[in-house]
Amino acid sequence: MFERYFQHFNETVPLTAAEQEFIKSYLTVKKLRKRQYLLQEGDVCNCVAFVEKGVMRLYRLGDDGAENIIVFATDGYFITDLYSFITNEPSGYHIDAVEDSELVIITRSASDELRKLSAKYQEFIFLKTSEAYIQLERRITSVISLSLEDRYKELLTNFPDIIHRVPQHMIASYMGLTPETLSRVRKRITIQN
Amino acid sequence: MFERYFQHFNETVPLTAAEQEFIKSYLTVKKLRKRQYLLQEGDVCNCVAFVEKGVMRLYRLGDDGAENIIVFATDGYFITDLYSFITNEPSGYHIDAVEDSELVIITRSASDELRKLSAKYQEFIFLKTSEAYIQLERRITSVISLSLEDRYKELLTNFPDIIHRVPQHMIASYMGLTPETLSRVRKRITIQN
DNA sequence: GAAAACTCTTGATCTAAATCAATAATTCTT
DNA sequence: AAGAATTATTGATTTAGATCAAGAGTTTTC
Repeated sequence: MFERYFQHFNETVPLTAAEQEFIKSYLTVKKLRKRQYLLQEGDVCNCVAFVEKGVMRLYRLGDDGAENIIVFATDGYFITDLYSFITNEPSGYHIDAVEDSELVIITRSASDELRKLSAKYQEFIFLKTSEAYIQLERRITSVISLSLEDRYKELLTNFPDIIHRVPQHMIASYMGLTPETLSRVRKRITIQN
Repeated sequence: MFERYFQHFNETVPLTAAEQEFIKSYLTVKKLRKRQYLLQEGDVCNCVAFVEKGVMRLYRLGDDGAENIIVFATDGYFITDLYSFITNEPSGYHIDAVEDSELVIITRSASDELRKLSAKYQEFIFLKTSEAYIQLERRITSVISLSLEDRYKELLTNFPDIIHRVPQHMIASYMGLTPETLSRVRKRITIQN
């Protein structure tokens, strides 16, 4: 149930068996069917989810009703609305399952308590938050400085599994494009090679 | 010298006078003239800088030699290449001063040591990293879902001082636009109101 | 297993932003 | 103070991406 989570944890900050059991006591498991919500706009985000298996997305609804996808999370990644989680303010985003998914959940209260009790947990989430920041910074860099072709190629190399597990129109949304344009970008790339 | 830094720190995590003196012993001050580098591409980023006064920017050079500005930092903000800082890998970015600036510097070694010795420092940088993440996520959201007009208006409300202290062509770079297009966006906005 | 819903591609047209080019205003330099 | 560099605006043209529209292939669903 927690295999990937602790594999991930141990790769970042090594744990003893006892420490692992202690941390495990603060975690719960949640299974979501495709299209089920983890968070809906207006609710306060009270947890951070680690994707053991599956694909999740965080998105907002535009004025015209279009889904603007901000973040994907596949196996081994975290997902939450950090703003709402930290401030306790209602979220402006939705989080739902793109495919049937298995999540390891830690609530805010559990996380706050655990941070005080475990220096290793504290270190773990600090490093994970830093990594998440770096990833977003990379994405900003590619959005403002690369061509569509190069942005798509970058996605392919950085997150090959996302590309293959998520419908193309969601990738288009994630890149801020229409599905038609993404289809043409892909065509241009395959013709070139 | 450290006024703003500790003002900021105390607003986030309150410190006693003794704690403040202790943390201060890990910090140094650096003054940069306009256009001076804090970090150059290829160097390892060995510090995090807090802007006491001034404006800094982080950018990369595109293949065509264009400057792609990823982040600005004015008074009260931090700037670093977090990837290089954490991994010790050479940076792909430049950081320089947009105007004469006064920085509070903490080196990697000082930061690592201080994190172990001060739970409050640990908490401070955790919260600051989280805030930085949230800011980038907001920016991604606006890039993929808003019109240029709305993106510029958002910048105006979120960072009014940046707009007024930084040349417009740098704002254009930061938004991933040409200076001409930004000039026209601004014109459209002023005509509307 | 047929109908409905979703997914992707392709074409034609329109529109917004980039590019090219010129000019004026401002600020550095020496 | 004069010349050079930087900065911002505006116009004309080109180009990349959005929009509108249709169709074919897949997957869901009942």
